[in-house]
Amino acid sequence: MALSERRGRILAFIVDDFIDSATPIGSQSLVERHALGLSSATVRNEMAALEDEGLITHPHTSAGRIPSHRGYRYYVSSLMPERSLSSQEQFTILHQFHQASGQLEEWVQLAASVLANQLHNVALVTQPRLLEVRLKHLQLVELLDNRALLVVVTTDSGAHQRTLEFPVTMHQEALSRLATRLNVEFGHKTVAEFPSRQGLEPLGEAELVVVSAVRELLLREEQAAVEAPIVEGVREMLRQPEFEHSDRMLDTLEAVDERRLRDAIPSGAMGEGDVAIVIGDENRAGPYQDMSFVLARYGLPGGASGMLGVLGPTRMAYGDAVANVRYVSDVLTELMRRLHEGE
Amino acid sequence: MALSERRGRILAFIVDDFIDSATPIGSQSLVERHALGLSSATVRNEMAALEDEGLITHPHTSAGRIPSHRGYRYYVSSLMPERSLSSQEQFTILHQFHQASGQLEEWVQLAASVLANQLHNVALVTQPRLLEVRLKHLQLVELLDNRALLVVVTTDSGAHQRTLEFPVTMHQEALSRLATRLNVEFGHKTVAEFPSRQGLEPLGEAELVVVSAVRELLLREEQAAVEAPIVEGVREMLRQPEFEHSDRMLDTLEAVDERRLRDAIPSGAMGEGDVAIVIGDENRAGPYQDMSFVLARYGLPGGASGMLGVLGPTRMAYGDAVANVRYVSDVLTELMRRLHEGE
DNA sequence: GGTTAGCACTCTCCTGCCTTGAGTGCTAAA
DNA sequence: TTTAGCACTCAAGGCAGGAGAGTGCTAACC
Repeated sequence: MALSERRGRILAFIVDDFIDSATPIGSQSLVERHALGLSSATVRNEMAALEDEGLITHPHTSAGRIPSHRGYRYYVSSLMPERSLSSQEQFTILHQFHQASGQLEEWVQLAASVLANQLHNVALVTQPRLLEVRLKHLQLVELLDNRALLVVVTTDSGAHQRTLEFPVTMHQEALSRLATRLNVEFGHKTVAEFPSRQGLEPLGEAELVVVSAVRELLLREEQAAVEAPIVEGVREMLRQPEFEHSDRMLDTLEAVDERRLRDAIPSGAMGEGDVAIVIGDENRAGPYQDMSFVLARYGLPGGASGMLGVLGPTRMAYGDAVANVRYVSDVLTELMRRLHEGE
Repeated sequence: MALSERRGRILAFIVDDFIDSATPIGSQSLVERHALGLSSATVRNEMAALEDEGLITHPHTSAGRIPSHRGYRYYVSSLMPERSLSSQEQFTILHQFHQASGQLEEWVQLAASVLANQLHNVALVTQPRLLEVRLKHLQLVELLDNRALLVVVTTDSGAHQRTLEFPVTMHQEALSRLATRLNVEFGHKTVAEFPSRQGLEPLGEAELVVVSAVRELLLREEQAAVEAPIVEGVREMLRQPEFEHSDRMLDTLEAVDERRLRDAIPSGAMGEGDVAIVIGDENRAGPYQDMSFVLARYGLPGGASGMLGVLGPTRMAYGDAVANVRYVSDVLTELMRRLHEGE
């Protein structure tokens, strides 16, 4: 289904106007605001046709038109002007990253704040992850009696800790020796390469305690590939008129809970390289039926990578969203590349 | 100012009824609901007196009475029946802790969930902290070129990490030797005991990089004594009628932001051992003028300790709140004691 | 003198009614 | 094919009236 040029232009105006006014758009106001060279009656005819195609609807008989989900989809796919950030905008964003320290976690957090501020919607960013996590180093520190702190450093440069309990008391010296031994044996292995249960049998009890804890930590780390995202800007979004009613607000608040989002982010939709847009009922999960995601991957091909984007009502400035998400994703990727290649 | 027994009883009924109905209480409905042995007219007289004392107010001439902040304060200090949890309630809570793993962080998170669920208000819990943090162990792991990962283990059993950059490339062997040396020299010291700038001069450049990073991490850890609390149950609270209007809801959402709460929690009010209650305008900070805190410390005397409690509208079931906060705090303290003494 | 019945009064909330204004769909003429 | 004109629809806002809950005051009661 392709629209005539004129009909498309009218749809685009409706979408644009609705995005910034949040009120249904009438034929009259449309011709007043844009020099269309047409009368309102003609526009009305075109609107009726657009409605037949299922691209716009009425809230009620005597109201203006609002885009349907399919209307947004058509707009986004065929009508929306390509927009990239002005150099002024780019500079403002870059500046913030240069102000920050060189820690990766901070950049990621910052990316979320930047997106939320720019787009007045909820920003979502996951920490970068490797698909395959290797043990880099483990260490044991004596605590009290028969307990010790296990610190595991993984190839995605994260340190993870856990308290262990041994059957007998182990002093620091014994712990260090044990750690050294295990580092030699298991260093640089992925979980998949860990020996199976039988392979572990020759080990002593203390070793077993440590190895199974390490295994668990690595496993959790790998599975956390789709980690609960950082969520920023909820209040920004809720200020928008679609959330004016307090029950809608409460439902939405539930929908933007980190733990719920982790499973709901439509990562399947994300093709390589470009920005994915998921609109309204294209979302499978219920609470997001009236919201849209604009998402991109960032990070190094083959290396650590994560996801970032925005979530907002279907009435979202898609053009701005795409431009900002793309730019911030590029910035993050570039920063990681430099970090990886050592400047 | 002390009230006559009868007047006090009437105030208590008003507070109780208002807490569970959230609507102004009239003289009529009061005598109907409680066998007072008085007519509504008499109650009206007493109400007028209570209003003169500033303990209750009118929203408007022809409405029932609601407690003022001072009224709540009087109720809490002089009228509220002492209540502790039934063994059924205690069991339900204990059970959840026994289900959880033995990790301290998890207990703390669990305490927040339990409080939020029990009280339908926002639960606040800070991680336990030592006032004095000592370096337990440090470790250096090679990353790329001249960068390494520093892992610092502190006496509050936390591992902290940070990426370092050295002026020259250091391989794992050199890093390990450096770590061993610094462990000997700085192990078991607090930040305060670190040598001053002059004392560090004899050290090489690489040492300096590490030591100053360690110093910073320890310092941050100590200052984080009043850490941003875990916040749970925001949605539970917002369901209550006082937040029905969306702008009140938005303001409140801002008020329960972790970063804002960190500075706003009235830790001064917390005496040793018991539960502190801060009501309405007793809060200094603006956004909490219509809310109350019920807070307690938990943890070991002289050892690590934290804070936990609830935040809700001034119309809060104070009796339940106090009982639950006290109980959960005792449970956490006991768990930590066992952890510390090794079961 | 405290307690109570009675009564006038107040104020919110709900309901129904009307008006206004923005917008539509259809028809017939340009 | 476009446009002017017109009848029609519907949400939203304003207004009046009644119901209901509650108050404060006064005068009688025990």
